[in-house]
Amino acid sequence: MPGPRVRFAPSPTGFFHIGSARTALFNWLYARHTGGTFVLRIEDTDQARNSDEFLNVIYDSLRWLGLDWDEGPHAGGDFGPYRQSERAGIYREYLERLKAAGRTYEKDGALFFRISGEPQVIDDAVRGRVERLEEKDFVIFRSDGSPVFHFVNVVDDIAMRITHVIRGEDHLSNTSKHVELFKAFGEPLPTFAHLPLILKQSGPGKMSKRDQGALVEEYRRRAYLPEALVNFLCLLGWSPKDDREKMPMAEIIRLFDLPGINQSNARFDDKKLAHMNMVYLLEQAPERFAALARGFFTGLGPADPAAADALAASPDYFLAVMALSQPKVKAIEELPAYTRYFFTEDYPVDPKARETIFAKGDPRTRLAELAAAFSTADFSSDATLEQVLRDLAAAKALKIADYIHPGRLAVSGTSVGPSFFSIYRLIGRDKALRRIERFLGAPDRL
RNA sequence: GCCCUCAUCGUCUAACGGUUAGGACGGAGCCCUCUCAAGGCUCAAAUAGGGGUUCGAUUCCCCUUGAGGGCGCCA
Repeated sequence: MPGPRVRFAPSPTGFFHIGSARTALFNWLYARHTGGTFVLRIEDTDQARNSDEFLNVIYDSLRWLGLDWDEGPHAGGDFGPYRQSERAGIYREYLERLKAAGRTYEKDGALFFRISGEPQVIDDAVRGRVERLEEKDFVIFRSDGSPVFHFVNVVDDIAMRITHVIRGEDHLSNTSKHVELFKAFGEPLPTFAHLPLILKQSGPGKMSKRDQGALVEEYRRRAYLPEALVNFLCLLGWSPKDDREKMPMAEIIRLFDLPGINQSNARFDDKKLAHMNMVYLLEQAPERFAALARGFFTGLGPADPAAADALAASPDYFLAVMALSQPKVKAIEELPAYTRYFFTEDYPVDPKARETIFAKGDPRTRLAELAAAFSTADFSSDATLEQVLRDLAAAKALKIADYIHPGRLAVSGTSVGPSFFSIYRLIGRDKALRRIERFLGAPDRL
């Protein structure tokens, strides 16, 4: 495949970090924009800190985000193997080239690279000309014989014909080491593009894996939409240069380019992410919304009667409840609490809501009237229920709101929720009347 | 400490050297309305400071300050 070759080179030493995801994303975007090749390479030279579990987290997270790789583990390619732990022979070959050039020496059992002493200059695609003098020789093979990051990173970029190195700014200062190595090998420099860092939400420093919201896994667990997370991540360090924020991926791919990347670090903002996610959630087909929600109910475990009943409910009923809630909630994770009363009689009554209702006058007479009117009403549609209530309110010279507010409290225990009529329709006549009766019998206890 | 990078509302960002410095999140208020969301309207909110260059600087240059990163036999 012609065109640029970029790579994402994670180290499986922890969970998948949001900053890593953004680096992977920008590499992927550049490959897709240019018709180039996106290579996944696993940098697992530090045996002590690696595990297959972490490896699978990387694969799963990339797939979940939709960042498919053209070459790498599972995908194959002409420049494998793609795990550095399997490339020892290649590193030995390249080491010989350095030895032959007289650029190495041994000290304390480790192999050192002899620097040139000259300042190294790169023409960074986002930062422009950057010059830095590497001042000390550095280790390229440990005393146990294993190669070090700087060495394998450069060797693999050469061997895999990487044309553009797109990575975080935390590598900018290391680049002088890398340029030294490229030159020592007699190889041309790739184009470097150093991305601004993602800073932690509050407090000093860049986002680290211990920070709240730093792991991609967390958003998957919380049933965020991957396309929302990806869209949000695109906007951390890049923009279309106009007012658009929510954009289809195809459009982002079309517009994305290296010169459009910002130079300054970006602070992570979970509120804005949550908003982006909500905007995406709102436009999902009810079936997909319900499917996401269903997984979240499962996650609650069987100990919760509401969750158990939700799972036991007919698919149609569950879908209907979720469809009603979709325009109302900001996140999937709110759903179990938000819809609890649809699935169990064991739901809490908000004391503040009850207080507000009673402060406006004892609602018991109205509730009794509502129950009487609804005892013969047609529960098959919102409209028929609404007509019955309007007739009742007109007959009593009251507003429908005078019935709706206590009526909602009686069957749901809360003052917030979907349309009153939809709630009654879905709960059904029998349960609704029973709940009103129960409320009338013990309004203080409930 | 040395080196590298960066600097527009609280946050993410837009603005050929000439704009009432725009949008979004968040905040406040109003409207809509059966509540809550969503939506609509409105408000508060920024060019870090100081020097230059220029008729004119958010924009170009320098200094200061601030922020971030790197200086591992981690990646």
